[in-house]
Amino acid sequence: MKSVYRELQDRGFVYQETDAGSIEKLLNTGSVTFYVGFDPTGSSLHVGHLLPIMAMRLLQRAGHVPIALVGGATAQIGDPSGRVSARPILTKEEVAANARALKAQLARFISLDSGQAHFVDNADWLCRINYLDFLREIGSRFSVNKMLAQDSVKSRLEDGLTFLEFNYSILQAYDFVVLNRDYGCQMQFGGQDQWGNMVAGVELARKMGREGVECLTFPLLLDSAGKKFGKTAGGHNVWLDVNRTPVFEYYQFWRNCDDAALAKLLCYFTALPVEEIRRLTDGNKDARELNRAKEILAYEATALAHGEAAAREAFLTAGGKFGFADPEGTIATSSAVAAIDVKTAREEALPTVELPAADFAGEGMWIAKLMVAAGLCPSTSEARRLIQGGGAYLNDQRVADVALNVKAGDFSGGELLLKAGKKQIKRVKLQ
RNA sequence: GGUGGGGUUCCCGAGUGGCUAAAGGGGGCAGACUGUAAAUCUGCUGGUUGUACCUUCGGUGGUUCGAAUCCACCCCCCACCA
Repeated sequence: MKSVYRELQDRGFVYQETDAGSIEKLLNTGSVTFYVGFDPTGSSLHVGHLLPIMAMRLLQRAGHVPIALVGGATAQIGDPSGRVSARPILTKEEVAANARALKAQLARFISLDSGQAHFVDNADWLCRINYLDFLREIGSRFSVNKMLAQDSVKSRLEDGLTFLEFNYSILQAYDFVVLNRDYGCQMQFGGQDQWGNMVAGVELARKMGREGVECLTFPLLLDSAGKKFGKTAGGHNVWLDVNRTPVFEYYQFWRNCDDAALAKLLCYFTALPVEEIRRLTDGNKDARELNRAKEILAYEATALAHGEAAAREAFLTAGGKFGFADPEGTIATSSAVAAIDVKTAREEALPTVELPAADFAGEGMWIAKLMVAAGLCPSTSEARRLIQGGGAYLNDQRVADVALNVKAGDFSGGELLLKAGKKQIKRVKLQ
Protein backbone atom coordinates (compact mmCIF):
# COMPACT_ATOMS: atom_id res chain seq x y z
CA MET A 1 0.00 0.00 0.00
CA LYS A 2 1.44 3.29 -1.12
CA SER A 3 1.61 6.05 1.48
CA VAL A 4 -0.55 9.14 1.04
CA TYR A 5 2.48 11.30 0.87
CA ARG A 6 3.87 9.23 -2.00
CA GLU A 7 0.47 9.33 -3.63
CA LEU A 8 0.41 13.13 -3.44
CA GLN A 9 3.87 13.25 -4.91
CA ASP A 10 3.17 10.77 -7.69
CA ARG A 11 0.08 12.68 -8.67
CA GLY A 12 1.98 15.94 -8.85
CA PHE A 13 0.37 17.73 -5.94
CA VAL A 14 3.58 18.72 -4.19
CA TYR A 15 5.13 21.99 -5.24
CA GLN A 16 6.78 23.51 -2.17
CA GLU A 17 6.92 22.24 1.39
CA THR A 18 8.45 23.35 4.64
CA ASP A 19 10.23 20.06 5.23
CA ALA A 20 9.66 17.00 3.10
CA GLY A 21 10.94 14.53 5.68
CA SER A 22 8.82 15.84 8.53
CA ILE A 23 5.72 16.08 6.38
CA GLU A 24 6.08 12.56 5.07
CA LYS A 25 6.47 11.24 8.58
CA LEU A 26 3.56 13.30 9.83
CA LEU A 27 1.19 12.11 7.13
CA ASN A 28 2.25 8.50 7.36
CA THR A 29 1.80 8.12 11.09
CA GLY A 30 -1.68 8.51 12.48
CA SER A 31 -4.38 10.97 11.58
CA VAL A 32 -3.39 14.52 10.90
CA THR A 33 -5.73 17.48 11.03
CA PHE A 34 -4.95 19.91 8.23
CA TYR A 35 -6.52 22.99 6.77
CA VAL A 36 -7.14 24.63 3.45
CA GLY A 37 -8.48 28.14 3.18
CA PHE A 38 -11.16 29.32 0.79
CA ASP A 39 -12.13 32.85 -0.02
CA PRO A 40 -15.89 33.22 0.05
CA THR A 41 -15.65 35.94 -2.57
CA GLY A 42 -17.96 34.23 -5.04
CA SER A 43 -21.18 32.28 -4.82
CA SER A 44 -19.75 29.24 -6.55
CA LEU A 45 -16.48 27.41 -6.85
CA HIS A 46 -15.00 26.90 -10.26
CA VAL A 47 -12.61 24.42 -11.76
CA GLY A 48 -9.68 26.58 -10.73
CA HIS A 49 -10.45 25.79 -7.08
CA LEU A 50 -10.51 22.07 -7.62
CA LEU A 51 -6.89 21.11 -7.12
CA PRO A 52 -6.81 21.72 -3.34
CA ILE A 53 -10.19 20.05 -3.05
CA MET A 54 -8.94 16.92 -4.77
CA ALA A 55 -5.97 16.89 -2.42
CA MET A 56 -8.29 17.21 0.56
CA ARG A 57 -10.29 14.30 -0.75
CA LEU A 58 -7.22 12.17 -1.12
CA LEU A 59 -5.99 13.02 2.37
CA GLN A 60 -9.38 12.47 3.95
CA ARG A 61 -9.63 9.05 2.38
CA ALA A 62 -6.29 8.24 3.93
CA GLY A 63 -7.72 8.98 7.34
CA HIS A 64 -6.70 12.58 7.80
CA VAL A 65 -9.09 15.26 8.93
CA PRO A 66 -9.57 18.32 6.73
CA ILE A 67 -10.61 21.70 7.99
CA ALA A 68 -12.16 23.84 5.34
CA LEU A 69 -11.62 27.37 6.47
CA VAL A 70 -13.80 30.07 5.01
CA GLY A 71 -12.12 33.42 5.11
CA GLY A 72 -15.21 35.30 6.22
CA ALA A 73 -13.06 37.88 7.95
CA THR A 74 -10.08 37.92 5.65
CA ALA A 75 -12.35 38.21 2.60
CA GLN A 76 -13.32 41.56 4.01
CA ILE A 77 -9.71 42.57 3.60
CA GLY A 78 -8.65 40.89 0.40
CA ASP A 79 -5.53 38.87 -0.15
CA PRO A 80 -3.00 40.88 -2.15
CA SER A 81 -1.22 37.67 -3.26
CA GLY A 82 -1.36 37.22 -6.99
CA ARG A 83 -3.47 40.30 -7.30
CA VAL A 84 -2.74 43.29 -9.43
CA SER A 85 -5.18 45.51 -7.64
CA ALA A 86 -7.19 45.51 -4.45
CA ARG A 87 -10.24 43.30 -4.29
CA PRO A 88 -13.66 44.76 -3.86
CA ILE A 89 -14.75 44.55 -0.27
CA LEU A 90 -17.78 42.35 0.32
CA THR A 91 -20.58 42.85 2.75
CA LYS A 92 -21.00 40.46 5.64
CA GLU A 93 -24.23 39.13 4.17
CA GLU A 94 -22.55 38.32 0.87
CA VAL A 95 -19.76 36.52 2.65
CA ALA A 96 -22.22 34.45 4.67
CA ALA A 97 -24.22 33.48 1.60
CA ASN A 98 -21.06 32.57 -0.28
CA ALA A 99 -19.84 30.45 2.60
CA ARG A 100 -23.09 28.45 2.54
CA ALA A 101 -22.75 27.84 -1.19
CA LEU A 102 -19.14 26.82 -0.75
CA LYS A 103 -20.03 24.29 1.91
CA ALA A 104 -22.67 22.68 -0.27
CA GLN A 105 -20.28 22.30 -3.20
CA LEU A 106 -17.46 21.03 -1.04
CA ALA A 107 -19.74 18.32 0.29
CA ARG A 108 -19.72 16.64 -3.11
CA PHE A 109 -16.00 16.02 -2.91
CA ILE A 110 -15.31 15.42 0.74
CA SER A 111 -17.36 14.16 3.61
CA LEU A 112 -18.32 16.96 5.94
CA ASP A 113 -19.74 14.61 8.57
CA SER A 114 -18.71 15.49 12.08
CA GLY A 115 -15.47 13.90 13.11
CA GLN A 116 -14.37 13.51 9.50
CA ALA A 117 -14.00 17.18 8.71
CA HIS A 118 -14.52 20.65 10.09
CA PHE A 119 -15.97 23.68 8.44
CA VAL A 120 -14.92 26.91 10.11
CA ASP A 121 -15.12 30.64 9.45
CA ASN A 122 -12.25 32.81 10.57
CA ALA A 123 -14.71 35.64 11.24
CA ASP A 124 -15.57 33.67 14.38
CA TRP A 125 -12.26 34.58 15.96
CA LEU A 126 -10.86 37.43 13.89
CA CYS A 127 -13.90 39.62 14.43
CA ARG A 128 -13.43 39.42 18.17
CA ILE A 129 -9.86 40.59 18.12
CA ASN A 130 -8.86 43.55 20.21
CA TYR A 131 -6.50 45.69 18.20
CA LEU A 132 -4.04 46.51 20.95
CA ASP A 133 -3.91 42.98 22.32
CA PHE A 134 -3.38 41.64 18.84
CA LEU A 135 -0.57 44.06 18.09
CA ARG A 136 1.17 43.16 21.33
CA GLU A 137 0.76 39.43 21.10
CA ILE A 138 0.98 38.78 17.37
CA GLY A 139 2.21 41.96 15.74
CA SER A 140 5.29 41.94 17.88
CA ARG A 141 6.36 38.68 16.31
CA PHE A 142 6.35 39.97 12.74
CA SER A 143 9.20 41.76 11.07
CA VAL A 144 8.11 44.41 8.60
CA ASN A 145 11.44 44.04 6.83
CA LYS A 146 10.67 40.41 6.23
CA MET A 147 7.14 41.07 5.12
CA LEU A 148 8.30 43.65 2.63
CA ALA A 149 10.57 41.06 1.11
CA GLN A 150 7.62 38.78 0.38
CA ASP A 151 7.01 38.46 -3.32
CA SER A 152 3.31 39.16 -3.12
CA VAL A 153 3.99 42.36 -1.21
CA LYS A 154 7.00 43.44 -3.21
CA SER A 155 5.19 43.25 -6.52
CA ARG A 156 2.41 45.41 -5.19
CA LEU A 157 4.70 48.00 -3.66
CA GLU A 158 5.13 49.75 -6.98
CA ASP A 159 1.53 50.42 -7.71
CA GLY A 160 0.22 50.64 -4.24
CA LEU A 161 -0.71 48.42 -1.38
CA THR A 162 -2.94 49.56 1.41
CA PHE A 163 -2.19 48.94 5.05
CA LEU A 164 -5.39 46.91 5.12
CA GLU A 165 -4.07 44.43 2.58
CA PHE A 166 -0.64 44.47 4.08
CA ASN A 167 -2.15 42.92 7.20
CA TYR A 168 -3.65 40.01 5.34
CA SER A 169 -0.81 37.59 5.81
CA ILE A 170 -0.62 38.34 9.54
CA LEU A 171 -4.25 37.44 9.96
CA GLN A 172 -3.90 34.29 7.90
CA ALA A 173 -0.87 33.33 9.96
CA TYR A 174 -2.93 33.85 13.08
CA ASP A 175 -5.62 31.55 11.68
CA PHE A 176 -3.13 28.72 11.67
CA VAL A 177 -2.24 29.35 15.31
CA VAL A 178 -5.92 29.37 16.31
CA LEU A 179 -6.64 26.18 14.39
CA ASN A 180 -3.62 24.52 15.90
CA ARG A 181 -4.74 25.52 19.38
CA ASP A 182 -8.43 24.62 18.97
CA TYR A 183 -8.36 21.70 16.55
CA GLY A 184 -4.84 20.40 16.80
CA CYS A 185 -4.34 21.39 13.16
CA GLN A 186 -0.78 20.59 12.12
CA MET A 187 -0.68 21.34 8.44
CA GLN A 188 -1.81 23.89 5.97
CA PHE A 189 -2.24 23.17 2.29
CA GLY A 190 -2.82 25.72 -0.40
CA GLY A 191 -1.99 27.06 -3.83
CA GLN A 192 1.46 28.09 -4.84
CA ASP A 193 0.54 31.75 -4.48
CA GLN A 194 -0.20 31.14 -0.81
CA TRP A 195 3.32 30.10 0.07
CA GLY A 196 4.25 33.39 1.70
CA ASN A 197 1.12 33.51 3.82
CA MET A 198 1.41 29.88 4.78
CA VAL A 199 5.02 30.04 5.80
CA ALA A 200 4.19 33.10 7.89
CA GLY A 201 1.65 30.94 9.70
CA VAL A 202 4.09 28.13 10.32
CA GLU A 203 6.68 30.56 11.59
CA LEU A 204 4.25 32.33 13.87
CA ALA A 205 3.05 29.05 15.31
CA ARG A 206 6.58 27.92 15.99
CA LYS A 207 7.48 31.24 17.58
CA MET A 208 4.51 30.79 19.85
CA GLY A 209 5.78 27.43 20.95
CA ARG A 210 3.57 25.24 18.84
CA GLU A 211 5.59 22.35 17.51
CA GLY A 212 5.10 19.99 14.59
CA VAL A 213 3.45 22.42 12.21
CA GLU A 214 4.16 22.30 8.50
CA CYS A 215 2.76 23.49 5.21
CA LEU A 216 2.76 22.38 1.62
CA THR A 217 1.71 24.09 -1.58
CA PHE A 218 0.25 22.75 -4.80
CA PRO A 219 1.49 23.81 -8.21
CA LEU A 220 -0.33 26.50 -10.08
CA LEU A 221 -2.13 25.02 -13.03
CA LEU A 222 -1.69 26.81 -16.32
CA ASP A 223 -3.26 26.10 -19.67
CA SER A 224 -1.35 25.99 -22.92
CA ALA A 225 -1.54 29.77 -23.24
CA GLY A 226 0.06 30.17 -19.83
CA LYS A 227 -3.13 31.45 -18.28
CA LYS A 228 -4.79 30.24 -15.15
CA PHE A 229 -6.42 26.90 -15.70
CA GLY A 230 -10.17 26.52 -15.62
CA LYS A 231 -11.32 29.17 -17.96
CA THR A 232 -12.79 28.51 -21.32
CA ALA A 233 -15.40 29.59 -23.81
CA GLY A 234 -14.58 33.25 -23.91
CA GLY A 235 -12.46 33.40 -20.80
CA HIS A 236 -15.37 32.46 -18.60
CA ASN A 237 -14.86 30.28 -15.59
CA VAL A 238 -16.07 26.72 -15.59
CA TRP A 239 -18.31 26.67 -12.54
CA LEU A 240 -19.39 23.82 -10.33
CA ASP A 241 -22.81 25.41 -10.12
CA VAL A 242 -25.01 23.80 -12.79
CA ASN A 243 -26.95 27.02 -13.17
CA ARG A 244 -23.82 28.72 -14.40
CA THR A 245 -22.16 25.84 -16.20
CA PRO A 246 -24.54 23.07 -17.32
CA VAL A 247 -23.28 19.53 -16.79
CA PHE A 248 -22.85 18.99 -20.51
CA GLU A 249 -20.58 22.04 -20.77
CA TYR A 250 -18.69 20.93 -17.69
CA TYR A 251 -18.11 17.57 -19.32
CA GLN A 252 -17.05 19.21 -22.56
CA PHE A 253 -14.54 21.39 -20.76
CA TRP A 254 -12.65 18.29 -19.69
CA ARG A 255 -13.26 16.44 -22.92
CA ASN A 256 -11.61 19.29 -24.85
CA CYS A 257 -8.43 19.45 -22.81
CA ASP A 258 -4.98 19.75 -24.36
CA ASP A 259 -3.23 16.51 -25.26
CA ALA A 260 -0.22 17.72 -23.35
CA ALA A 261 -2.17 18.22 -20.13
CA LEU A 262 -4.10 14.96 -20.27
CA ALA A 263 -1.99 12.78 -17.98
CA LYS A 264 -1.59 15.57 -15.45
CA LEU A 265 -5.31 16.26 -15.37
CA LEU A 266 -6.14 12.59 -14.90
CA CYS A 267 -3.77 12.49 -11.93
CA TYR A 268 -5.23 15.57 -10.34
CA PHE A 269 -8.89 15.32 -11.06
CA THR A 270 -9.75 11.63 -11.10
CA ALA A 271 -9.22 8.85 -8.60
CA LEU A 272 -7.82 6.42 -11.16
CA PRO A 273 -4.61 4.71 -10.04
CA VAL A 274 -1.49 6.45 -11.27
CA GLU A 275 -0.33 3.21 -12.92
CA GLU A 276 -3.48 3.07 -15.00
CA ILE A 277 -3.13 6.72 -16.00
CA ARG A 278 0.41 6.02 -17.17
CA ARG A 279 -0.78 3.04 -19.17
CA LEU A 280 -3.50 5.12 -20.79
CA THR A 281 -1.31 8.06 -21.72
CA ASP A 282 2.37 7.12 -21.85
CA GLY A 283 4.17 6.67 -25.11
CA ASN A 284 2.92 7.46 -28.57
CA LYS A 285 -0.81 7.11 -28.35
CA ASP A 286 -2.96 7.31 -31.43
CA ALA A 287 -5.99 9.56 -31.70
CA ARG A 288 -8.37 6.82 -30.57
CA GLU A 289 -6.42 6.15 -27.39
CA LEU A 290 -6.00 9.80 -26.56
CA ASN A 291 -9.65 10.51 -27.09
CA ARG A 292 -10.65 7.55 -24.96
CA ALA A 293 -8.44 8.87 -22.18
CA LYS A 294 -10.12 12.25 -22.55
CA GLU A 295 -13.53 10.61 -22.30
CA ILE A 296 -12.41 8.92 -19.12
CA LEU A 297 -11.13 12.19 -17.72
CA ALA A 298 -14.33 14.01 -18.59
CA TYR A 299 -16.53 11.25 -17.23
CA GLU A 300 -14.63 10.87 -13.98
CA ALA A 301 -14.32 14.60 -13.33
CA THR A 302 -17.98 15.16 -14.10
CA ALA A 303 -19.03 12.21 -11.93
CA LEU A 304 -17.17 13.72 -8.99
CA ALA A 305 -18.76 17.12 -9.38
CA HIS A 306 -22.24 16.17 -10.51
CA GLY A 307 -22.71 12.47 -9.84
CA GLU A 308 -22.49 9.30 -11.93
CA ALA A 309 -25.90 9.64 -13.52
CA ALA A 310 -25.25 13.15 -14.80
CA ALA A 311 -21.80 12.19 -16.04
CA ARG A 312 -23.21 9.20 -17.88
CA GLU A 313 -25.79 11.36 -19.57
CA ALA A 314 -23.20 13.93 -20.60
CA PHE A 315 -20.97 11.17 -21.97
CA LEU A 316 -23.80 9.70 -24.02
CA THR A 317 -24.91 13.08 -25.28
CA ALA A 318 -21.42 14.09 -26.33
CA GLY A 319 -20.82 10.74 -27.95
CA GLY A 320 -24.10 10.91 -29.80
CA LYS A 321 -23.07 14.27 -31.17
CA PHE A 322 -19.37 13.76 -31.85
CA GLY A 323 -18.86 10.02 -31.82
CA PHE A 324 -17.30 7.68 -29.26
CA ALA A 325 -13.57 7.04 -29.10
CA ASP A 326 -13.80 3.39 -28.14
CA PRO A 327 -17.32 2.04 -28.70
CA GLU A 328 -16.16 -1.57 -28.49
CA GLY A 329 -14.53 -1.01 -25.13
CA THR A 330 -11.20 -2.48 -26.18
CA ILE A 331 -9.11 -0.16 -24.04
CA ALA A 332 -8.97 -1.44 -20.49
CA THR A 333 -9.90 0.97 -17.74
CA SER A 334 -11.17 0.81 -14.21
CA SER A 335 -13.40 3.79 -14.88
CA ALA A 336 -17.14 3.21 -14.69
CA VAL A 337 -17.40 4.79 -18.10
CA ALA A 338 -16.44 1.39 -19.53
CA ALA A 339 -19.72 -0.09 -18.33
CA ILE A 340 -21.88 2.37 -20.22
CA ASP A 341 -23.61 0.96 -23.26
CA VAL A 342 -22.95 3.49 -25.99
CA LYS A 343 -25.92 2.23 -27.99
CA THR A 344 -28.13 4.17 -25.61
CA ALA A 345 -26.56 7.42 -26.82
CA ARG A 346 -28.99 10.21 -27.27
CA GLU A 347 -29.10 13.93 -27.54
CA GLU A 348 -31.66 14.59 -24.88
CA ALA A 349 -29.19 16.03 -22.43
CA LEU A 350 -28.07 18.83 -24.69
CA PRO A 351 -28.45 22.13 -22.91
CA THR A 352 -31.96 23.24 -23.72
CA VAL A 353 -33.75 26.56 -23.78
CA GLU A 354 -37.49 26.92 -24.03
CA LEU A 355 -38.94 29.83 -25.93
CA PRO A 356 -42.57 30.81 -26.44
CA ALA A 357 -44.01 29.42 -29.68
CA ALA A 358 -45.53 32.83 -30.36
CA ASP A 359 -42.04 34.23 -31.07
CA PHE A 360 -41.84 32.12 -34.19
CA ALA A 361 -45.31 32.72 -35.57
CA GLY A 362 -45.72 34.72 -38.78
CA GLU A 363 -42.50 36.55 -39.68
CA GLY A 364 -40.60 34.52 -37.12
CA MET A 365 -37.57 35.57 -35.15
CA TRP A 366 -34.35 37.03 -36.48
CA ILE A 367 -31.62 34.40 -36.25
CA ALA A 368 -29.23 36.75 -34.44
CA LYS A 369 -31.88 37.42 -31.81
CA LEU A 370 -32.45 33.73 -31.43
CA MET A 371 -28.75 33.08 -30.84
CA VAL A 372 -28.84 35.61 -28.04
CA ALA A 373 -32.08 34.23 -26.61
CA ALA A 374 -30.53 30.76 -26.59
CA GLY A 375 -27.57 32.08 -24.64
CA LEU A 376 -25.08 31.31 -27.40
CA CYS A 377 -24.08 34.91 -27.98
CA PRO A 378 -23.95 37.85 -25.59
CA SER A 379 -25.29 40.40 -28.07
CA THR A 380 -26.99 40.53 -31.42
CA SER A 381 -23.97 42.32 -32.82
CA GLU A 382 -21.77 39.43 -31.85
CA ALA A 383 -24.32 36.98 -33.21
CA ARG A 384 -24.37 38.84 -36.51
CA ARG A 385 -20.59 38.69 -36.72
CA LEU A 386 -20.63 35.01 -35.92
CA ILE A 387 -23.13 34.35 -38.69
CA GLN A 388 -21.17 36.46 -41.16
CA GLY A 389 -18.07 34.52 -40.23
CA GLY A 390 -19.84 31.27 -41.01
CA GLY A 391 -19.88 30.03 -37.45
CA ALA A 392 -23.62 29.66 -36.88
CA TYR A 393 -25.55 26.48 -37.58
CA LEU A 394 -29.27 25.88 -37.59
CA ASN A 395 -30.21 22.20 -37.47
CA ASP A 396 -26.62 21.37 -38.47
CA GLN A 397 -26.83 23.57 -41.57
CA ARG A 398 -24.59 26.59 -41.78
CA VAL A 399 -26.56 29.80 -41.64
CA ALA A 400 -25.64 31.67 -44.81
CA ASP A 401 -27.97 34.63 -44.56
CA VAL A 402 -27.55 37.09 -41.69
CA ALA A 403 -31.09 38.33 -42.22
CA LEU A 404 -32.61 34.88 -41.87
CA ASN A 405 -35.79 34.66 -39.86
CA VAL A 406 -36.50 31.47 -37.98
CA LYS A 407 -40.11 30.43 -38.29
CA ALA A 408 -42.31 27.77 -36.77
CA GLY A 409 -41.62 25.59 -39.82
CA ASP A 410 -37.94 25.29 -38.90
CA PHE A 411 -38.86 23.27 -35.86
CA SER A 412 -39.40 19.57 -36.09
CA GLY A 413 -41.30 18.06 -33.25
CA GLY A 414 -41.22 21.42 -31.51
CA GLU A 415 -37.44 21.39 -31.40
CA LEU A 416 -34.50 22.79 -33.25
CA LEU A 417 -30.75 22.64 -32.88
CA LEU A 418 -28.63 25.74 -32.73
CA LYS A 419 -24.86 25.82 -32.77
CA ALA A 420 -22.30 28.57 -32.29
CA GLY A 421 -19.18 27.07 -33.67
CA LYS A 422 -18.86 23.33 -33.79
CA LYS A 423 -18.95 22.73 -30.08
CA GLN A 424 -21.37 25.13 -28.49
CA ILE A 425 -24.77 23.54 -28.85
CA LYS A 426 -28.20 24.52 -27.62
CA ARG A 427 -31.49 22.82 -28.22
CA VAL A 428 -34.40 25.21 -28.61
CA LYS A 429 -37.76 23.88 -27.55
CA LEU A 430 -41.11 25.48 -28.17
CA GLN A 431 -43.09 26.33 -25.12
C1' G B 1 2.16 69.19 2.24
C1' G B 2 5.42 70.53 -2.45
C1' U B 3 7.15 69.36 -7.52
C1' G B 4 6.92 66.44 -11.77
C1' G B 5 4.62 62.25 -14.67
C1' G B 6 0.22 59.60 -15.55
C1' G B 7 -5.33 57.52 -15.85
C1' U B 8 -7.52 55.23 -23.53
C1' U B 9 -11.80 49.87 -25.52
C1' C B 10 -11.09 42.56 -21.97
C1' C B 11 -5.36 43.48 -20.98
C1' C B 12 -0.85 46.05 -22.57
C1' G B 13 -0.26 50.29 -25.38
C1' A B 14 -0.44 54.34 -29.71
C1' G B 15 -3.19 58.63 -30.49
C1' U B 16 -2.29 66.12 -28.71
C1' G B 17 -9.03 69.38 -32.75
C1' G B 18 -12.36 66.55 -37.87
C1' C B 19 -9.99 61.17 -42.33
C1' U B 20 -11.11 57.91 -34.77
C1' A B 21 -15.52 52.85 -32.72
C1' A B 22 -10.10 54.86 -31.96
C1' A B 23 -2.94 52.14 -34.70
C1' G B 24 -0.17 47.81 -32.96
C1' G B 25 0.31 43.57 -29.84
C1' G B 26 -1.88 40.00 -26.43
C1' G B 27 -6.16 37.46 -25.31
C1' G B 28 -10.88 35.77 -27.13
C1' C B 29 -14.34 33.94 -30.99
C1' A B 30 -15.16 31.86 -35.83
C1' G B 31 -13.48 29.53 -40.58
C1' A B 32 -9.86 26.12 -43.07
C1' C B 33 -6.84 21.85 -41.67
C1' U B 34 -7.56 17.93 -37.78
C1' G B 35 -8.82 13.86 -33.50
C1' U B 36 -14.55 17.57 -30.09
C1' A B 37 -6.45 18.25 -29.24
C1' A B 38 -2.08 21.27 -30.39
C1' A B 39 0.44 24.04 -34.14
C1' U B 40 -0.44 26.91 -38.58
C1' C B 41 -3.04 30.15 -41.97
C1' U B 42 -7.49 33.52 -42.69
C1' G B 43 -11.44 36.60 -40.87
C1' C B 44 -13.88 39.01 -36.80
C1' U B 45 -13.32 41.36 -32.02
C1' G B 46 -18.51 48.52 -28.33
C1' G B 47 -24.07 48.42 -28.71
C1' U B 48 -28.61 48.52 -31.32
C1' U B 49 -35.67 46.43 -34.27
C1' G B 50 -30.70 44.25 -38.65
C1' U B 51 -25.56 49.63 -41.66
C1' A B 52 -27.68 54.00 -39.81
C1' C B 53 -28.03 55.70 -35.60
C1' C B 54 -26.43 55.45 -30.33
C1' U B 55 -22.75 55.06 -26.30
C1' U B 56 -17.20 54.86 -25.02
C1' C B 57 -11.04 57.36 -23.93
C1' G B 58 -10.86 58.74 -14.74
C1' G B 59 -15.35 62.42 -13.20
C1' U B 60 -18.08 67.02 -13.87
C1' G B 61 -18.64 71.42 -16.41
C1' G B 62 -16.84 74.66 -20.48
C1' U B 63 -14.57 76.46 -25.48
C1' U B 64 -15.72 74.95 -30.66
C1' C B 65 -19.65 73.85 -36.46
C1' G B 66 -16.75 69.56 -34.42
C1' A B 67 -13.08 67.10 -28.39
C1' A B 68 -9.88 60.98 -26.37
C1' U B 69 -7.30 65.37 -28.06
C1' C B 70 -8.02 72.52 -25.84
C1' C B 71 -9.64 75.08 -20.83
C1' A B 72 -11.43 74.84 -15.47
C1' C B 73 -12.38 72.24 -11.21
C1' C B 74 -12.44 67.48 -8.88
C1' C B 75 -11.04 62.14 -8.00
C1' C B 76 -7.30 58.30 -8.29
C1' C B 77 -2.21 56.29 -9.26
C1' C B 78 3.25 56.76 -9.69
C1' A B 79 8.18 59.12 -8.80
C1' C B 80 11.12 62.48 -6.15
C1' C B 81 11.31 65.97 -2.14
C1' A B 82 9.40 67.16 2.88
